Amino acid sequence: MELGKGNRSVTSVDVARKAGVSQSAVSLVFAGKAEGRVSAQTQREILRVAQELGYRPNTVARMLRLGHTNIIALVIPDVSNPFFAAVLKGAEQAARQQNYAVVLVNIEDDLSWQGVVMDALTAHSIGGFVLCSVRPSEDVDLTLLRYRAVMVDVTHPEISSMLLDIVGGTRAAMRHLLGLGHRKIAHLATTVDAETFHQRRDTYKQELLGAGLLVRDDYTAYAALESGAAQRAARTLLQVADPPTAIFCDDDILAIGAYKAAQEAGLKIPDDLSVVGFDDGLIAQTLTPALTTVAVPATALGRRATEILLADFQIPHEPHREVMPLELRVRSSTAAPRNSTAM
Amino acid sequence: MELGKGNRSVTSVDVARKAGVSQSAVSLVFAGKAEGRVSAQTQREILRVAQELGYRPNTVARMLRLGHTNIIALVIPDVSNPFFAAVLKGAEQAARQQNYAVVLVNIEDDLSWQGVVMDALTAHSIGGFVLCSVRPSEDVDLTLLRYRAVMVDVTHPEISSMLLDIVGGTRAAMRHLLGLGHRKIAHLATTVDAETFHQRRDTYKQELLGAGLLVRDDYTAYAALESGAAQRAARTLLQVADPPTAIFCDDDILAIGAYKAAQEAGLKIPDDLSVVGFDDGLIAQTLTPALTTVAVPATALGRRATEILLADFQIPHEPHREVMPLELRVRSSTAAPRNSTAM
DNA sequence: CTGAAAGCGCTTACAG
DNA sequence: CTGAAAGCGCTTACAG
Repeated sequence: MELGKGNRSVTSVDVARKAGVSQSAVSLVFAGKAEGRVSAQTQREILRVAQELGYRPNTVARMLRLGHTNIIALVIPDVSNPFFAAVLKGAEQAARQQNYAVVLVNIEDDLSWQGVVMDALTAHSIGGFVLCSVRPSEDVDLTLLRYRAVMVDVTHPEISSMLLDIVGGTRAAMRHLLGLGHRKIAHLATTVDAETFHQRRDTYKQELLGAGLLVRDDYTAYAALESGAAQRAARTLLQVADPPTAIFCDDDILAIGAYKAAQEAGLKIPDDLSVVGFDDGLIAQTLTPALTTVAVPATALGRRATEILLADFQIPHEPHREVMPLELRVRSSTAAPRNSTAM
Repeated sequence: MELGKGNRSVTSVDVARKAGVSQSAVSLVFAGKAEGRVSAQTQREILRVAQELGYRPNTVARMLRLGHTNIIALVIPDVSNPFFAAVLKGAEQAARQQNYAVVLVNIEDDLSWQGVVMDALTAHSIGGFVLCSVRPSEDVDLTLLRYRAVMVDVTHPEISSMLLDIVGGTRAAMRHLLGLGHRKIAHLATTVDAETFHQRRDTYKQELLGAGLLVRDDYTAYAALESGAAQRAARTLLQVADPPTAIFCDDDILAIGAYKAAQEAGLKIPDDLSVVGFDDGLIAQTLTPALTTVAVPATALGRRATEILLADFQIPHEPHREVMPLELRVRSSTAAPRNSTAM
């Protein structure tokens, strides 16, 4: 069919023939390595003919010859989670700036992402990986990923990582509540088993103890990262005999549940109950009153992780580690407790 | 350095040599075209050796030989918009099922996305495109994209498209409000200039006229897709002399603004004011009371668009058009108007 | 059933 | 400054 012919693309050979030069000259010009190798005159002529013919170097041929691709993969648990979407956005920005493309690998519940990653690596289709919040099984050897991967929010002895200062963020949140005078602070935690949440939990306890308070079992409730479950969990917190005056939530999504449970119980936020979240995505400003929360700069995180990855390509060295600070954004969901008498 | 050597990957030649067969035999086996060409015995041996050596076909070499890649690009205005993130998720699901990867092309304000797309196409790095809510400039010739692209939410004479039944969705929303007895229905519209929003606007007007009502200028306010702007716009709607009893919002994000403006004005939703949104993402269930909204199945949309694209690759034909129906999800933000007297 | 060979479109030593 | 040539690792006619 004529489509096939019409589509047949113009190659460096076509340009060379028409310009009356060698194919190497064309290649040199487009690789930007022509200086001192091809006369200015010839370069101009090559460019002119290329333009006329609509020539564009075939990137696939280039990749084969060079032995590496300009594609990195972002491996994430779920794009439809706004946090990961924001990370992806940052990754794409950084990648594009250096002429790399980002492919998405959405892992969802598939815990054997290592297989997918290794396949992509050994099939030479992917130059590097940003592994976001996915933890490798202990028994998988990831040394092949040295200089080819950056882990986000997870550490690994052999691989560079971009971490969040979860401890600092949690501490800021807890000290804000303690500073307001709260002494009965509950923890609405998630059931998700990840380092980042363990750190929140540990810091929550530490800060309570540091303030001379006890860690009460009935001041902790667990829920999946989903507002319905969070609401049910928050309800149990508000129903204990001596209810908390503040709730620290592992994630803004859980804060939604806290708001709904408070409303059910006839409690006003922040007068009767203070709520602090974690994330600061769209949710935090959607909630009324606006949520006080620990902001996680997801886009910056994705951007920086990608920059580290691309830098690791250049000069292999020791795994790079960087920690991104987190800030507490104080809004309208926190205030001093109404009756500090119950202390 | 030893890394370079250690990394040198095993090729079909290595497998062939070790198995004592020709390179073509190895290639045939891995291309799944060995039946009747290579004896079962030899096939087993090849597979065994390949396994032992850790051989994986080099996809880049394969792409060069075959003349096409297994990569499609999703071109979207902004991944951090949850709607587009959901589309991306669906696209990735469909693509992966057929062994394609999806790269993200985040266009943001860059209106000249056609350049990026054409570059990627002519550079042979991308096999096809899902163009989501991006409208081509009139003067750009996209015939090269025939059979290589599917447009989502936009039509084009030469290119397949996956559309949403915006008219049906808007109609359902308006009839719901009219059915509840509302006669003073405002439109909180977005300033975003896209087909999809024009359709909402036109249908809004049509439904009012169809119900024997007038389209009032002061019942329309425009805002960017951002809750702060929406709040200011909604405020003006609630401050007109004879205020509306219901607001139809172009998007759930605008509904956030409507909720905030209602709260400011001391109006209870749905008793004093009914609000309908459009999208049904996370926001709709975050808002209190839960938002009645037109659900847009974004993930299904991305999945289906990608399926159409991959099918178009197989058998070039007339542009394919498909329309996805939209459903109204009735929740708690709509009720009969309190005083139907003001009619 | 099996193998030798051409060729996809580049990049890059190498020889002039 | 310029060109002929090898080779990246595949796929696929083609000859045996």
